[in-house]
Amino acid sequence: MEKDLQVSITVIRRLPKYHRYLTELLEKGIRKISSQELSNLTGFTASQIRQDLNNFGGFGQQGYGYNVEDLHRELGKILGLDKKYNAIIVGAGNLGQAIANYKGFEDAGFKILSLFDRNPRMIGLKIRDIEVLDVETIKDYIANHKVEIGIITTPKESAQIIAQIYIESGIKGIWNFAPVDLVHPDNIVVENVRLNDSLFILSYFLNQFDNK
Amino acid sequence: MEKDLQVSITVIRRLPKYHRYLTELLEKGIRKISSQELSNLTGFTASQIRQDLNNFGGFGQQGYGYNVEDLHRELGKILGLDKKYNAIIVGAGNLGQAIANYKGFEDAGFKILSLFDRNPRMIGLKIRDIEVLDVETIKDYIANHKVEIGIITTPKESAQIIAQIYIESGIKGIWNFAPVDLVHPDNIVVENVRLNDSLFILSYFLNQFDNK
DNA sequence: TAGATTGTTAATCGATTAACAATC
DNA sequence: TAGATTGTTAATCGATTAACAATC
Repeated sequence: MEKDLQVSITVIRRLPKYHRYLTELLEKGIRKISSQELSNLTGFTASQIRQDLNNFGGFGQQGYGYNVEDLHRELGKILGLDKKYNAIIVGAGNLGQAIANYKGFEDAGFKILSLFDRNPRMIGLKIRDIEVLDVETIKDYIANHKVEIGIITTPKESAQIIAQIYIESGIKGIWNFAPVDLVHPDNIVVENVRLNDSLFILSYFLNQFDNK
Repeated sequence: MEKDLQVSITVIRRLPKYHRYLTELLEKGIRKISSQELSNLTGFTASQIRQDLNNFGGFGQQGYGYNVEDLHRELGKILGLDKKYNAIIVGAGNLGQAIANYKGFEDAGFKILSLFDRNPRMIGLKIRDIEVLDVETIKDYIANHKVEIGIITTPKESAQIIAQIYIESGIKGIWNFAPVDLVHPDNIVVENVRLNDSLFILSYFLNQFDNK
């Protein structure tokens, strides 16, 4: 019986930043923080922060502020960071390897079980202790392992094909690095990382400065 | 004498998607497109598309639509893709290598001149034809080459230090992959790629589905 | 010309900010 | 208690959508 009236995506996209700063505060041993102090750190207004947090319940205490540890934990729960998710990667190039190697994801509860590639020279290699398997075996693999997240780091030409395999295999979410919009049913979550777009935005602003 | 009343960042962030679909249309040899057809492709409303484009001028023709080639070129100009920018990367790990290897950036006018790392075992290696140099030599390097963009693919602990070096060396823009908010003067453009945040958002929605 | 579709104004919707009563 | 700061309502601002006159 969640009251959840669908929190807006604008708010959701701010949560990881709150969580990141709370992690830092926690590491520094800071116990409490006010919306104003969090505003100074994040650059969001204090009012906005209070509004955002109140979408999920009253985590603060009037006259005091927010308990860093509590708020950190609650945001972690909201973001599902208290859960463990297994992931696989298709595309064992540098980007796939970079993700497989990145320790930060494991710390947040995301485990990379294996990489897949179609290049025979890649198959059998190990990235950390993660093996590169033949992409042809991927359906079997998913059928025999608990895999919630499918990561796509292939060239754009293969991305939709891989997405299709993921979807048919019953994967729940796709983390897509290929510069294409994947066609997918509504019950599959797709989150895109648009490296091209990001670079183009940088270019836009560089160009703006040049013209001044 | 630009009329530019500062186009909102919300609009700017949609431009790369328009550009991407126009590239595809161009490759397919399609000559004209209406805002409605572009809406079908991008998922933005036709009205929004017309509003967005009219921030930069009237690129369409009443009763006809938009000429694909013209609109593609104009959006490219707005995004600065007609310019050539040189970039260097600090952090020659997998992520740095992935970026150095990615052909798509070069096609868009971004040239990676070299990689920098502090690990002696990396220094001297070549990624494609891009050499890995000692990070200690970076200031000299920038002083002797035309470098507009500094890319940061180091661990988060080193990111601000590298940013500082970039800023002091007169770099114009920073493309930052480290999960920290860089302190920087207003005349430096910083664009962040937040891999952690993106994964957390995916996790949020996975978690939402689980709770239904 | 008639039909189509833009460019643009006005209406609506949603997100941010301001304000302040509640309360710790 | 007095001071501080939240939670929440109301006001403002900005972005999206709707509508339609302009015009190709």
